[in-house]
Amino acid sequence: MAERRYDPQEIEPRWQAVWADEHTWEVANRTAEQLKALGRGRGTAGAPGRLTPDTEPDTYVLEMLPYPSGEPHVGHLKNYAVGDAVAHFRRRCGERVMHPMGYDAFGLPAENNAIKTGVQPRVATQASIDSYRRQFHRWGISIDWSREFGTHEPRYYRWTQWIFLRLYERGLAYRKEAAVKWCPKDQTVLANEQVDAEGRCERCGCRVEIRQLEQWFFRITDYAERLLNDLDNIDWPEHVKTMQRNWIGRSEGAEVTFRCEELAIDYPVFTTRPDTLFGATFFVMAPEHPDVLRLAAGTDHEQQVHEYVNHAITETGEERGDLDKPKTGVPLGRTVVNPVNGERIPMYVADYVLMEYGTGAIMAVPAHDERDYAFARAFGVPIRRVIAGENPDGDEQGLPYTGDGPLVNSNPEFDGLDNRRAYAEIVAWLDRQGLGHGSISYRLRDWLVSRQRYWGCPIPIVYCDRCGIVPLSEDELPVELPDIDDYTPKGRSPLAAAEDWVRTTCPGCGEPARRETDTMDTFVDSSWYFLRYCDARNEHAAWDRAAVREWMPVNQYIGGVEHAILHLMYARFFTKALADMDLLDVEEPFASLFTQGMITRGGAKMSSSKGNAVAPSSIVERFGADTARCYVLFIGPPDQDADWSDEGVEGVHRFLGRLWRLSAEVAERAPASEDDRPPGADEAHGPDLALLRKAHWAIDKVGGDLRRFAFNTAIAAVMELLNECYRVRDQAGDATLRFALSSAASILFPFAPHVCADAYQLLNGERVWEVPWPQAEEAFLESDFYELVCQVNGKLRDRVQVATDASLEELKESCRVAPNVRAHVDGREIVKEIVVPGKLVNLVVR
RNA sequence: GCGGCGGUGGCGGAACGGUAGACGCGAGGCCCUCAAAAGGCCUUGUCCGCAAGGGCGUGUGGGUUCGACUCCCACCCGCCGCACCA
Repeated sequence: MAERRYDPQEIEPRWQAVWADEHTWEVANRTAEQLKALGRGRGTAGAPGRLTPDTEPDTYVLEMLPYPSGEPHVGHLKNYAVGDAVAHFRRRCGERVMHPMGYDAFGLPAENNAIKTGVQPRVATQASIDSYRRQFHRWGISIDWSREFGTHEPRYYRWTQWIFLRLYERGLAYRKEAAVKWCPKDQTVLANEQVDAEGRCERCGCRVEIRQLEQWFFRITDYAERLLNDLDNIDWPEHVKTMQRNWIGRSEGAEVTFRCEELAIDYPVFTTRPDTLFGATFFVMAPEHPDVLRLAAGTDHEQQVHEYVNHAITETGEERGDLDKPKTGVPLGRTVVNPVNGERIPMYVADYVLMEYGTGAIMAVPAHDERDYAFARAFGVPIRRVIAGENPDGDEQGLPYTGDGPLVNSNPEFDGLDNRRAYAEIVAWLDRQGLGHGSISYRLRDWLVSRQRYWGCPIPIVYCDRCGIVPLSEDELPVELPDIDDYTPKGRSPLAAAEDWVRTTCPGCGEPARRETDTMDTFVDSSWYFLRYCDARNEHAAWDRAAVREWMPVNQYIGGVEHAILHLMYARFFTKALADMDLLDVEEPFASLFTQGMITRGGAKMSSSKGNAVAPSSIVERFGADTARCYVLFIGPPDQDADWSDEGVEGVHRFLGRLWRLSAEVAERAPASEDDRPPGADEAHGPDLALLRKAHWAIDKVGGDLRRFAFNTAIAAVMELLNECYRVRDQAGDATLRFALSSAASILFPFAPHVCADAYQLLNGERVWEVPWPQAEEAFLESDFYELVCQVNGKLRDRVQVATDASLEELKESCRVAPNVRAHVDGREIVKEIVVPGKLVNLVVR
């Protein structure tokens, strides 16, 4: 027999050509008639069965679209290997799967690269996209290429602009001057989410400054409550939901008004502890509060306040956020009146109060808040206990006290009440007096979307001296991004230099006007791309509603956990806002989410600067795409981080080679024929029975593992099956071997499509992707005998063969007489016998 | 500080409260070969023992249970997110 060699470099391109030529993975949207005939907008997942295109449920499997930069890395390989396994499995379970691909093509790296090298962002981006597309083909990912687009193409971004205008109409896009975070190196404004805890730009790592600028915002805060509540209705990992909940940061409390009588100004404050209102002994404002300087004007502290504010504002978040730093602040020389008791309490400015949370001013209750306590001790402000703790005697004992207890020193009406009870009563009382009301505060800020950058989606707005801010009309879209020569940021968008482009006429009055020169945050582009895939070639609308209804929500979304907050929150916000405009029928974009872990090497994140990166292309060239894909899934649970090992890759390659070689050998020596079926469960015996059992066990196991994303154990199960094939290759019948190998190829196909398609074709002459997912036969999953585990006092002492249908008594007896059990019972009294049929018997002896 | 996740052989990792260590890597041995590569077969938690078998073993300490990697309580360590959020 001729020696056969597993040659992925021959096998893989051959099958890729078939899939490309036949457009195998493309799915069309259903026609109105088809949808009507089906009596639904979309299907629900059905039981696996024959593939019948007319009644298959529609399924949307999506991986996060890549940002095309250079070449795809191992993280992409893992992301798309996971998604493709899901897509293939669901197809063969009888679903009609849309599995599209696109590119998140606008963004700072391409622009920074342009500044450095002079290569136009458009050119560099296109080169990267071509490289990504080539690799995705080479990996054999089953993509519907008919729906491909890049977010930088006018045919896409005209609809991004269209959505901007819809948001503007609804008051969800607005312009305001705000203290914004500004990156001095990238020369651009950043969203809160793009600044890390140390106050550094997430892109270039340099210190962020504060600037006052007019900027565009999206009113995501209007959706805070729904973004929070609807997390309960989606199948997402708990840690991602937790991150979103933390980011939204909902706090329940009350807004209470303190009045500064000297200047006759009311200051509302937000507090989560209205029950401690009677313990408020001072009042603090954030250094950024617009009234601080005005309040201090004319007092003895004016100079001091000026200096303090100037210093505080230039401090970075890192310096200011340091918890160990002693509290600082300056008196304002003014007082406010505590509305519950009429007391005048002093005002301070201090940097531990943040302008961006609540109202930028707080009532301070040192007895029951650690920060207020620290400040009061540092500044000698009185501390008044208003909730009795465990040791109610000593006033100064156990302060600050943040626990529960009865109110004291408050007001006869409330003293003695449990503080939780008092909370509600005080809020009700404030409400009646018109001094406050129950209130909810969120940490979430509105989304700042303006960027003083070139390589982004232009904002479809013009400024007219007469009409002010004028939105363009739909038929003026797209506002195309002009070509320019100089991308260097100069504190304004590089677009401002394209004078011919900037100068336009006002759509309202026809007078000369100027275009908005900022572009949109690239997160805007990726907040709706999943909708566009549903109807990617529509030239008349962003999408046809029926098409979106057919596919949305995405059944399975897959991507990196690094997008847990930003992208995944923005996409949810867009979906809700568009649903509110009656443009969509879903309120959540991603019904189910899977977040894959990172692949590291030597324990560290792969990066070219560390020199530990593995290029997927080098693995594909050496071992083939099937090996590369299988390996990243075999390495460990896909939601956890995993460390790359070159030896591990070779192991997987050996496994695929073994599968292919034995398949080729069996196919050659025993060509498939109609009447050559493997024996049934009642006729099989010996090695045939063992192998058939193993095959059906693997079929059952891999299906279950795929459903729960346990790809590593699924691949291990096929390895076990293949090991059994080799073990009995000379004893088992050809039909049995062919069945076992076909089954292996069939269930491994979602992970290693090329080699499995090839092996399956050799063995059966059929295309495995056109064959339904196999079903395990119950009769082979059961057996007449099994190995009973015999324990004495919970310790394994022996194993004996028993009949599957043995009675409990028979099982106990089998255990009692097992030689090594007898040795351990050894005359002692058996006080209890635990029987777990199918598993074990445990004898408890004394 | 708050929240989440994790801690199992030399390594990556398996294990509905029921045989701990599947599968793979690495290591050792054998076969094939003139030889090597490739491939095939076997062994491999640890200690004692020629063996049969036994002791010990899932971060630590308790608990529940006939039986705990798994459940409960209290800790230790590591990673991730948020963090002076009133």
